[in-house]
Amino acid sequence: MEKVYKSEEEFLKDYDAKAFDQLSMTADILLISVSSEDVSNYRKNSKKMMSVLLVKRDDFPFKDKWCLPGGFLDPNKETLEECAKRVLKRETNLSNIYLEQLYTYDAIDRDPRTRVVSTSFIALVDKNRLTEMINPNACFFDVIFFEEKNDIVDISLTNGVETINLSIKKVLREKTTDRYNFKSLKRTLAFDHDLVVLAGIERLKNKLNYTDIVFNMMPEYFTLGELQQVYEVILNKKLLDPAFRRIIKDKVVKTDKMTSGEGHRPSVLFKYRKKND
Amino acid sequence: MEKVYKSEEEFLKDYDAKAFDQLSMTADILLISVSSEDVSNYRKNSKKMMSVLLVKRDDFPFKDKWCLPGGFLDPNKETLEECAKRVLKRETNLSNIYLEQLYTYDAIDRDPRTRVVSTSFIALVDKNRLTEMINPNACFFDVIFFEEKNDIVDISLTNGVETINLSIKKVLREKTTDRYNFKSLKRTLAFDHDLVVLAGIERLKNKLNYTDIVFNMMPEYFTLGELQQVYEVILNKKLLDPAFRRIIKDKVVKTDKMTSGEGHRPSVLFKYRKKND
DNA sequence: CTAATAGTGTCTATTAGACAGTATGTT
DNA sequence: AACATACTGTCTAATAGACACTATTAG
Repeated sequence: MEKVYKSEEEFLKDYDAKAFDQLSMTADILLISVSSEDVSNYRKNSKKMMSVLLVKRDDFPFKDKWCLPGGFLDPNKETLEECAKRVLKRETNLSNIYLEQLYTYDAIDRDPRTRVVSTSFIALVDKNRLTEMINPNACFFDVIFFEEKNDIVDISLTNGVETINLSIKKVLREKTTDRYNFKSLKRTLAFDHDLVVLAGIERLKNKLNYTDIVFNMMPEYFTLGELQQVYEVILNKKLLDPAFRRIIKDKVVKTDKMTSGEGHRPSVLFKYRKKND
Repeated sequence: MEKVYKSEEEFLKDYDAKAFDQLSMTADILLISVSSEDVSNYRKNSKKMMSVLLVKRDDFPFKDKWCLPGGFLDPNKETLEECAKRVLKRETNLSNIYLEQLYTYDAIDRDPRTRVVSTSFIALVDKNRLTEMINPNACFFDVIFFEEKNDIVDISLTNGVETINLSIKKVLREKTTDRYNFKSLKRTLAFDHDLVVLAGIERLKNKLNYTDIVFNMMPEYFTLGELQQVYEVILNKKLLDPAFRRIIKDKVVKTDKMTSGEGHRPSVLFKYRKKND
C-alpha cells in the first residue's frame, strides 16, 4: 500500500533514489583551436589549420584508441559544465576558456561497460595560450574536411605521425527533408566521439555567422588577415577581402599597434569590440 | 592493489557500475503548437496563438504546480528520445511527431529529491491532430511574450482559467558579449521548466528562418495566409505579404484545391514541397 | 626592384522592405 | 455593394559578390 504524504518535507525525507535504476554520466569536450604552421618562404604568412585535442586511452575500454578528453560526472558535487572544466584543467592546465554545451549522446550501447550518457561540450582556445603543458597522452590533430558525397562525410585527423579517418553517414529523418541522424561508418575514435567532432565543427561553422564566437579563438591583438584566415579555415572556403572587412568592421576596433618584420607590408592590429563599449 | 586486465572482455566481465555514484535522468518535453481561436465576425480569419502543453503535478515534489510533461529514463531499456516519445504517447496519445533535443539541464538542486539531470526536447504538432484525447491533468496554455527590458524576459501562459507568469533574467557570460545564462526570477512552473519554455521558443524562432521546421506544425493542406500567420505568431511580428511569399515560394507546391465559404475571397491550398521531389 | 600581403573604391547582382493596387469570394 | 482577405507589380534600400587597383614593407 502506498503511503500518502501531507507535505513536501515529509515526502522528501522518505525518498530513496537508490530504489530506482540509475546511470552514469560523462562530460566530453571537443577542444577546437586554429594552429599556425610556419612555411618555408620567409615572405609568406603562416598557414592555418583547424585542430582538435585528442587523448590516447590507456585503460579499457577502447584501450590505445584516441578519444576526446572526458570524465565521469560526480553527481554529488558538480554540474556537467564544472565537470568539463575540471577535465580540461587536468588535461591542458587551462582554465577560463569558452565552453558551450553541444549535445547529449545516449545510445544504449555507446559505452560497453554500462549505460553511460554523455553530454558533450565545445571548448575554444587561442593556440597561443597553449605553449606550456599538456598530459603526455594528449595531442592536437589537424582536421581535414573532404567534399561530402552520397550523404557521407569524411574527415581526416592527423598529428603528423598518426592519421585517423572518420566516415559518417547522414540518414534522413521524418517528414521535412532537412534533418538527419548521424551514423558512424568506422569506429576509429573511441565511443561515438566521431559524431561529436562532426556536430561540434558544424555548430562552430554556423555560429561564426551570427555570433562573436570567433574571438574566443583569437589573441587580444590580431590583424584582419589573421582573423580572415581563421574564418576561412573553419568555413573551409576562401572569402573575398572587401566583403570580409565589411562584415567584420563593427566587431573590431583598430589599435595604434602594427605588425613588423614579416617580409611584406605591415598590418594594423585590431581588438575585439565588446558591445556597449 | 589494482588488477591488470589483458583484454577488454576480461575487463568488462569484472566491471561494476554500482561501485560508483550514479544518478537519475528525465526527458522533459516542450510540446508547441499553434492554435486557432474563432473570432465573432464571420468574415474574419481565426486568430492564432502559440501554445504549449503543461501538466498539473499530482504528486510531490511541486504538487499542484504546472510543469512540462516528462518522465524518468529507464536506463536499461530506452534512449532519452524514446523516453520522450513514450511520455508524449502517455499524455497526448500522439505518436510520430517532430522531436528535437533541446538542452540538458543539470543544476545540482533543480530537483529536491535527488540529483536528476534532465534532457529537454522540443515537440511540434499540428493542432488539428489533437482533437481526440489527453490526460485530464494536461492542458494547452497560450503563450504571450512581453517586450524584453533590462535583460528580463517576461512570458505569460494562460489557459483561459489560470495564468502563469514567468520572468527570466539574462545574465551575461564571459569574454564575448553575446552569450547569456538564464536565471528564473519566479518559480511559477515546477523545476526549471520556465527556462525550457524560453529556450525552446527561442530555438524554434531561429530555426524558422533556416529550416523547414514549420511544416511539422501544419496540416497537409494549408493556405499561404495560414502559413504566414504561423510565422507571425512564432516570430511575434507582422510580415509583409509579398516578402513572405517570395521567401516561402520554393518550399511549397500549389495544389488545385481551394478554400471556400469564408466570407471573402477563397484561397489556394498548398502542400509542403519536399526536397528532390 | 620584387615578392607578398594590406587595404580600398566601385560596379553589379541579389535580396529585403515598402506600398499600392487589383481580384474575388460571401452575405 | 461592402467587407475582408488573396494575390501581384514595382519601386527603393540594403547587402553581398566580384574585380581591379593602390600601398607598403623586407630583402
